[in-house]
Amino acid sequence: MKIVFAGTPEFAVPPLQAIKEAYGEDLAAVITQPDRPQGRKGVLTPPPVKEEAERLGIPVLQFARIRDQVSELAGLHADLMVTCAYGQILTQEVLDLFPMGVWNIHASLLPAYRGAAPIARALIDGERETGITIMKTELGLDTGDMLLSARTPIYDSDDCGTLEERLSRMAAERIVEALDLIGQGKAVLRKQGEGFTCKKVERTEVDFSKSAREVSCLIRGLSPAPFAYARTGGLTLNFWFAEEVPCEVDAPAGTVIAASAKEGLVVKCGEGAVSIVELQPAGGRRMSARDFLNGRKIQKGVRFDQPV
RNA sequence: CGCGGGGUAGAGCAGCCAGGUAGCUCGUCGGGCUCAUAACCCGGAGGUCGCAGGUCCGAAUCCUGCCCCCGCAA
Repeated sequence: MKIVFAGTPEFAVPPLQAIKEAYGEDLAAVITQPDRPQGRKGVLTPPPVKEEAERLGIPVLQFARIRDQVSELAGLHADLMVTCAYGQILTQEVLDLFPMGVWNIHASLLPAYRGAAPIARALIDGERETGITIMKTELGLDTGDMLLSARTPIYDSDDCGTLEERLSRMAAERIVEALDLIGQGKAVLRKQGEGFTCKKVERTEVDFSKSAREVSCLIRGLSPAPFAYARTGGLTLNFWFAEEVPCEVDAPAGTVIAASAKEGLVVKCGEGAVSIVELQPAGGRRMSARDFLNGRKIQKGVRFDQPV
């Protein structure tokens, strides 16, 4: 069974490794997005999947538009393709190239959270559980029939980074299982029910008039990028992690109601309050609230701006 | 030449504009108080102020060059 893997970000690396380990030389090629300029200096940077594929000695193909490369793909004579956060939409022509099908790993319990940022969205929405689904790729966005899935609780200690890592490891285990089933002709598919699609996430200014739960979920869902942030005076803070805390103080939402080593950095919300655990001031490094408070950049009583 | 912040004790910061014996909070070490403590009190250690030049009687502070870190935007 000759396999092609298409993926791009860090999330796709463990699945790639797992397939390589289980199928060895059968993994014939890796397709990934072109190198892109990254960071302040615009340095051309290869995607994580490319780096790992090269390390594993697998040929790498980078297409600006995969749909324009049908003949080259046909030349691979592969039986099956696995996609995992590849980043480009496939066409029917591409799908038809693989006799044993194209299979996608999606980081949600389909049919919920189809689309762009399922992990961050589940977190932001305050979901208590999520997972990964392996499904047959068809033209609709993440609508194909499902082969198998795996679920995990979302903990209050999770942020998008930790959750993504966990889901990625689950995906790595399950994709091998899925490929075995497919190879043995034992794949049994289930149709998806009514679901919904989520949009990609953006950097968001925290609206502290929402509940503490909503605020902490937003912060965790957008960490470690693109971040929820807040401003006061000339200060802009990116929040890495926050947790809900009990609150008996009455103050306008957005007010810093505690700023000490003992109590931490606590901000009043519309309902309840959140304790900022880790943050990063603009221009500075990521640090604990305790370190931040030692520098006395903020005092009890100041109030964060309201988003417009 | 996209915009901007910054490199001062183990950590987070002030001091720099108006040069003159380096300060704050935390941590750390020692002692005390306490039934006890992450609480409190007393005391100590710890810094060639990113690097290299320059100006000056004297530079963390002014000038020049270089290195590194970071936020936004792409």
